[in-house]
Amino acid sequence: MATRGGRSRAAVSALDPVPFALDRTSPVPLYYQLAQQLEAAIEQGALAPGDLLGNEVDLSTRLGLSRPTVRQAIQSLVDKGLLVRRRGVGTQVVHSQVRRPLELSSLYDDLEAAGQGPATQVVRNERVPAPADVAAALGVPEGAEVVRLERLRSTHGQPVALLCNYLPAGLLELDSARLESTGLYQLLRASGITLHSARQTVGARCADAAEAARLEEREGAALLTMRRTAYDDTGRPVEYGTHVYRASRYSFDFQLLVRP
Amino acid sequence: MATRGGRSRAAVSALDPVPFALDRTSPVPLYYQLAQQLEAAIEQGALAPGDLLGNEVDLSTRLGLSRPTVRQAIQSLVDKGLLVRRRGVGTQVVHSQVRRPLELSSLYDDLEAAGQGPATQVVRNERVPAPADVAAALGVPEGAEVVRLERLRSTHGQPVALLCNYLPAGLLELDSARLESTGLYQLLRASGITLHSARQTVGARCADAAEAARLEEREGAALLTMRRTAYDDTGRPVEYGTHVYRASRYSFDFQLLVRP
DNA sequence: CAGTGGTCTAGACCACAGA
DNA sequence: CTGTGGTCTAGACCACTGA
Repeated sequence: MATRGGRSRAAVSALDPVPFALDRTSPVPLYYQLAQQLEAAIEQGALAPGDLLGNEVDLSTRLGLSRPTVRQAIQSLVDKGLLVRRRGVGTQVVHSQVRRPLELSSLYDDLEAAGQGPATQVVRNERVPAPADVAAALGVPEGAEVVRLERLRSTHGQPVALLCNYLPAGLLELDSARLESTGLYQLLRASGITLHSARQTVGARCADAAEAARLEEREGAALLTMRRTAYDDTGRPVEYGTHVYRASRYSFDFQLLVRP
Repeated sequence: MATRGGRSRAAVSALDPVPFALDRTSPVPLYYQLAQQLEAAIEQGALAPGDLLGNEVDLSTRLGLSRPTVRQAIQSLVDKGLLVRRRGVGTQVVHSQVRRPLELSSLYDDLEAAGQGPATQVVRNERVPAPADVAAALGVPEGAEVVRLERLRSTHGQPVALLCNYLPAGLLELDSARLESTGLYQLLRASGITLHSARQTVGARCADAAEAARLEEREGAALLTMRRTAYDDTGRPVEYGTHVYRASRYSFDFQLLVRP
């Protein structure tokens, strides 16, 4: 079967029948529009695992874009772990169905996404002088005023976690009522604070009598512990927290990507 | 004070006195050479937190590179969380001293990096039919032959973790002697398998009698549990493992980056 | 060998921040 | 207003892969 006109005889791509609609009048960058549509095609199965994407040069002429723009779109999906590039071979959809990107996990978001209908009880919301560990984590002098937050998180009427957080004073107004209806991280985002990175330590220990009582566990039950310092996009610490979770009802679930 | 010649009156950059040596004959990409030298400058304190990098156009002319190349170098450090870009402002070094990038943590590597001199005892290294959960994780039929590995990891003569791993049969030859002198992930890398991503679940529970005996803990002691499926760069599962750690002697420590 | 992604160039225009 | 990063173009040459 002859190919029509002067079209190059490139290998067929599973992408060929996929229509792309790029809107040059949109404020959304072209590479981003393309990345979204590629991701949708993968998500919906138009591109199956192992399928070749077709070479970048053809793709760019077909779309009326320059090659760097197409590369930028593809690269963003490679970074997400959806595609793999192989020199001399092509770009393929990865074989596994891994999806969820690594995120700064917020327990509230996690539970909400899991449809667990989280409820929060604010136990403490007060200003206190910073203890040594808190001061070190937040980068403030020891004894400086910080906000101390203590919350009990539940799902289905059962306690799940005991959350203790410290924030620099004056960072934002923390209304207890709003804290009970939404997560701390959502409040931070709503205040224009964009979280950027966090350092976490996850461990385990047995519940003491007080924790057991709060969490409705027996004394000595296994607890997951998490200590985290979160930073905004300038690298300034905005939150330090020590959390304990009932191991019988919660675990951390996340995906790692290895950068070459 | 007048500026000499036609030089633009750009804001002074902390980068000005930093010498850069780019080798165009090297096989190392220029953007990568630049990124490494920028990172070194940050690491060594030549660029302090909050310092401006100087604008990209000046930088590229000073270095004799095109702007996209310089951007690529800077972008890689932004991705690492070392720099922040602000439109209309400039590129700054982040304020916090966070360093360690998120990696696919290998316990052996972790312990070695911490100077703990890990020792490994291979308890089992055999081929078995895949149980249901293993088959599902590795994407093989239930009952298909897989390699089952059981190891006891110790530091300072004290047991730390009990590691149970499954790998597809035929993926590579696992020599027990080599497994005792190095980590599983190092052996995978040495076999040309490049790990790409992993899905992890971290939880906790109390030690049963058998685990307590192996790990030299009392029965009921808190244990950290980790279940992980690791994928290579084509997205194919290459390893599934369930590990338990003595919580009294080990915790997970990692850094998250939020992608906008 | 031909085809692929990897890198690089030298410009361009735009949107946004801050004085 | 000026200076910044954000996006985009239309080419170029190279290194690697696999037939």
